[in-house]
Amino acid sequence: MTETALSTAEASVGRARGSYAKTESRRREILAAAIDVFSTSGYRSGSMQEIADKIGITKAGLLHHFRSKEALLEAVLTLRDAESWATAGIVTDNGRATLDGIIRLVQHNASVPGLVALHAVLSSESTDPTHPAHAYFQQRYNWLRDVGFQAFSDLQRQGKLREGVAASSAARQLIALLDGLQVQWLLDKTSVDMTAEVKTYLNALTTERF
Amino acid sequence: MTETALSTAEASVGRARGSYAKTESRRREILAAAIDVFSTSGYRSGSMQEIADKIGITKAGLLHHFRSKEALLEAVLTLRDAESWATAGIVTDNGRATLDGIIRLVQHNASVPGLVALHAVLSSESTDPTHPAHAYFQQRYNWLRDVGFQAFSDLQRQGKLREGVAASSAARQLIALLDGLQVQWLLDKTSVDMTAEVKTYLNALTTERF
DNA sequence: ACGAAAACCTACCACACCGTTAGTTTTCGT
DNA sequence: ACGAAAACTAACGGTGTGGTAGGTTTTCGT
Repeated sequence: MTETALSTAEASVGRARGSYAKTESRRREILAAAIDVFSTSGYRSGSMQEIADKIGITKAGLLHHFRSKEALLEAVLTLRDAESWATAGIVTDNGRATLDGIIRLVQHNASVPGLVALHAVLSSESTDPTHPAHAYFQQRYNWLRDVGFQAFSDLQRQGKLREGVAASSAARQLIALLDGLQVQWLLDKTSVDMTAEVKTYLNALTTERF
Repeated sequence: MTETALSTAEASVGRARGSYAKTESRRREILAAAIDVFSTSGYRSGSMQEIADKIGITKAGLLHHFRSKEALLEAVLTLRDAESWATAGIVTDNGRATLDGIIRLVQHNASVPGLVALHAVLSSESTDPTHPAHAYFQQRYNWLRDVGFQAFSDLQRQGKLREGVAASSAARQLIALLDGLQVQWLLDKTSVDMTAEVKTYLNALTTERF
């Protein structure tokens, strides 16, 4: 039996057990190519072949690093999440800081249309319950609404929310606004200044100045 | 493979010259199935075979009614447009009426998740410049922004827009809000009341009561 | 009731898809 | 410098794709 009978939790997300020096950089290369392809063609229409071609390896070579297309998608989503939270710097106990972080994220997004397209395409594609990322995006939006709610609640506690504005509603609307602006922006970069629009919105329903 | 722009529809959307009694109903049947498939799988991943199966005919039989997948997409988009404007009842010379029409449309949309999904999936999919519906959606959003702008401008002329609110900005934001709410709603129908959210937004930046 | 056109169907084409198998080359700890 | 594992490649299997070719059935004006 070639089994090592080692059922440790090491199986987490396709990470190989032992690897060489260039392994990490290759994986990053693959992820970058995958983001490129998934963001223009979506997950379902994007092909492993195209991703492999983009970095000059074989489809089989690609599948050596990621066991399946689905595993690759998972890695892409995880990576993007980590990067987003890093540039946003979410702080749950300070509403103003959280909203500033979101503005910073929007501003940053304007320089990486590929990542924006990735989110726009995947989030709507995952609307289908059979999509591999369906549960992921459900969770994500739940979490996002909660973060927004806490941020606006914090402002409300300080009397900085205008009258008649509910924190939960503001959270849902802000997230919707972000997503919707992205589509218009992706279709025509000159049609919308995402950052300006978000600031205008926040200025309209708080007494703060963003 | 090579995805070109939608043809400029010379022969009024693939309509056959002579036809029998059941032809029209068959075409409607096909369009309904196509909407069903495109809205859950998108245009690129949705297949002619699945559409044909759904109404119990052959792929070749389907292609007899619509010369290509692209022609079918064009017909679907045209149909959906017509229906939307019908239920919204856009009137360009009355801002309040236009916004009421939009609210009516949002309310109606909540009863046809398939059509909502169709728009959400296709609009973000068409973000890719090589997508057959790319130009269509670019035009559509331009037109939409203009309709919104005129509506808010009309209100502004009557002093019904709150101070500091620009008509053009309000238009962009309202459209973004509509699109964004749809994604959240499609992922979890209980997470968002689209109509209520739109009304809240409109109440916040006008002195009208929606 | 005839016949032309519409409405289908079966069979096929050339290609693309994801993933596997079995082998070869490269890395690198020992 | 040996050898085991990682990092690949070439080839292929099985399925699905949009679209075509050519035949058969159904419709329906005349």
